[in-house]
Amino acid sequence: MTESVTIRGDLELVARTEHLFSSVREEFVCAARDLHTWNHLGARHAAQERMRNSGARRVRKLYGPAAPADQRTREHMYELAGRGARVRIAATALPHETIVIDRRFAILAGVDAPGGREYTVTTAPAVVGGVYALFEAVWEHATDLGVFLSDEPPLLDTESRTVLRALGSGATDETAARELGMSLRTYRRRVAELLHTLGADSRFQAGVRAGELGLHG
Amino acid sequence: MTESVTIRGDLELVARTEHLFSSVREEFVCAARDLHTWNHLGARHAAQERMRNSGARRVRKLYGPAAPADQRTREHMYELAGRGARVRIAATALPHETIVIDRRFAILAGVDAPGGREYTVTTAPAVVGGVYALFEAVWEHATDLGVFLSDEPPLLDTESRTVLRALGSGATDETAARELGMSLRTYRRRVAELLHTLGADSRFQAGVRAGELGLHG
DNA sequence: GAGCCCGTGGCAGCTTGCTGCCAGCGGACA
DNA sequence: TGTCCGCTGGCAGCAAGCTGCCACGGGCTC
Repeated sequence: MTESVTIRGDLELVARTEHLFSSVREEFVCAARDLHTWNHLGARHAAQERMRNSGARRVRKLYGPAAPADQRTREHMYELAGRGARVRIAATALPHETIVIDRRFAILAGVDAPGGREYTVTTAPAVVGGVYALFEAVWEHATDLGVFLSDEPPLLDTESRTVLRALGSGATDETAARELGMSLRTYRRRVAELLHTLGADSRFQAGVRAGELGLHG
Repeated sequence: MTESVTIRGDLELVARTEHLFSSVREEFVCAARDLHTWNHLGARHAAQERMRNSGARRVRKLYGPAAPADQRTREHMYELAGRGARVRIAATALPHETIVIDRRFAILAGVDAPGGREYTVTTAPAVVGGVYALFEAVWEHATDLGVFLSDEPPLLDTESRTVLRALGSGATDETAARELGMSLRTYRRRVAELLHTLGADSRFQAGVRAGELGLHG
């Protein structure tokens, strides 16, 4: 019996995992970077359809900090939430799509590559369990969608809070900019604006102010 | 080429992963429940020995919330920290041991079982990357060992708090150093130490942490 | 006194952060 | 269509921050 399979390309993935999505019984958890992954070919919609038909009782979806900045992704999150899924935003980027179904198998996505993205599907209990436990730990500290979006809106818009999060994560500007999908220049521009709004003269000071205002994203 | 191998029992694990531990080049990250795992047969000591000899530059070890309660584990954590490893305590339990070496391969432990614990060793990039990203996210929100243990009492000495004040005032290093009557070099040294104690990766983050801890000087 | 330890501070080289300037792009408007 | 406007992102140059290295000096033991 093979415990682990590696798949290259989205087409192949859809073909090979179709039955997995419709087999969801109890729980479906998913960590996603953004919407773009496997949005190609309506794969996502097909998956959704199957999810809806299946008896998945608990659906949890975790996004990276960049996700709420994107309009389409935000809409998608609302839609999910409306269907009873629990949606949260993590402070740290999640560049690798990760799905765990019923704690029985896991689907992990690699990075984009010329020959098509690489996916690994596994049923190895140690891997599934380990990934699940880590997911749980991240989930625990992630912010609920509702809280994230409605929290302290007056002062800062969504994007600013996203930047704030990135800053709080301790990433360098370069990393943060990449994670948020903007150029280094723009990211720094955002940071500068933020410092100005907070009336801070240094990043450290901005950190303190942000903390005082309870703005952790 | 096999990307993934499942191993049953600690003896087998030690035999099969020996070469992996000694091959660490850049980074070694590990999420552990407690000390007891593979403590049997001195496996851990052997691994440590190899780690020490290898050129691992960055070692990070993440424990579950239960770990610091145990005397022996605590001692072990100190020892690790003393050797330059970064140790943090997560808020959520991590029942599955997880190791990622150089972002090249991952070792994941399953649950205890009569026939011996089951381990999976994999080099599949998607799995390694996904696990690493999750680890990173958990790490981000975990508490530094030093902070965790010394929490309330005089966390920072007078000088550190003075530095903190200077930082919070928004002054540049040069100004701050002059005001505090110390050289620029020393001031920066103090700042670096401070960041380390706070477990912060950037000044901004340190600001947030400082605020959280109510340390405004 | 000699030798040792430890904290300091200068220096140098590098990384990171900051910002003005300008080109490009897309939407709004006449 | 052309023009204007606002936002973006590349570039370049500078400022600030970071850290390894080493030399100096004070306090310590032997």
